[in-house]
Amino acid sequence: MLSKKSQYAFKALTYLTEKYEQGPVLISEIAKKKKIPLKFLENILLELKKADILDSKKGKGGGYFLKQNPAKVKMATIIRLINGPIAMLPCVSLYFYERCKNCNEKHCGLHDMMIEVRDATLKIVENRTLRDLTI
Amino acid sequence: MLSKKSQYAFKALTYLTEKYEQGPVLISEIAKKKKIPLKFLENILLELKKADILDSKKGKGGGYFLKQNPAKVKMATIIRLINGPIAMLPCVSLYFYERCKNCNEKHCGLHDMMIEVRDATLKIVENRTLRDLTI
DNA sequence: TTTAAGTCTACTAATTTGGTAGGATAAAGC
DNA sequence: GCTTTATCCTACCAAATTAGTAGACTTAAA
Repeated sequence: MLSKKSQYAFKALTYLTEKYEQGPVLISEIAKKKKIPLKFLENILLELKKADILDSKKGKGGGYFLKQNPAKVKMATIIRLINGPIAMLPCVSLYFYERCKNCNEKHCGLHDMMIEVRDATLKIVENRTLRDLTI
Repeated sequence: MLSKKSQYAFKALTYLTEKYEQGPVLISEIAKKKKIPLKFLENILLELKKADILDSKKGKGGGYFLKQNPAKVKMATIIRLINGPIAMLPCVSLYFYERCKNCNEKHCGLHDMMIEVRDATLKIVENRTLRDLTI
């Protein structure tokens, strides 16, 4: 399951996608419109900024805005950033790989199945973008 | 990600699938062979028994064994039982559905996408069984 | 009746998640 | 250059979940 943080992130990003190229948007505006705890949202947006998804402007007239065209930002990128691995097992994760501990088998059926699941999921989330959230 | 508990469950079930129709298997044997903490495994097996996946026999010569043919036990069933929802959002879950809180939108792009992901995953885990783990 | 097993309830420790506090920093506008 | 408005940053806290343990109880076989 996606964490609440991830759900908040997607709500905020959806809002910012709708306002793309309309200048900075206040955190407080996003928090209010999307019903997200303000200080929690601060953290989330900052994290998205550090990952180059968002950019911001301080002081009067400031706020957050998308750094890139929302049609270029893959869903997979956001999920990995805020939620973590997409795969169901560390040993089949592309970005968070960890080798199987204690798995002395030469061949593992679960592994194979989870690769299938991973690829089926990636086929979707690697080919959808923030823009798709607003259509 | 699947919890460690789920991974232990699958390891144990794989072992019991290999020993299907060969009589009861000791918890301690499974724990040792699959390197699972004994007392933790006890809880897991008991849970699987209560869900009618396993059956057991007490006393000397006792142990656990599959109640049904492993080719009849869907992966999806085990995942839901031990790990929880397969969907990425409560509002798109078939077995753990909860309606979207604070989602005042008439239409939600994230929702649609997560239904796609869910269905892609289900297509796999509803059509694979414990037997597939040993092939 | 002893021994070998699973059953059950309850607890504890560690980790993750969700959220908050409050000061530091930077930019705009007078 | 002060004041205001906003983000930035570090640290903290509470609740929930996950992982694992303890120990007494029950049942069945020999």
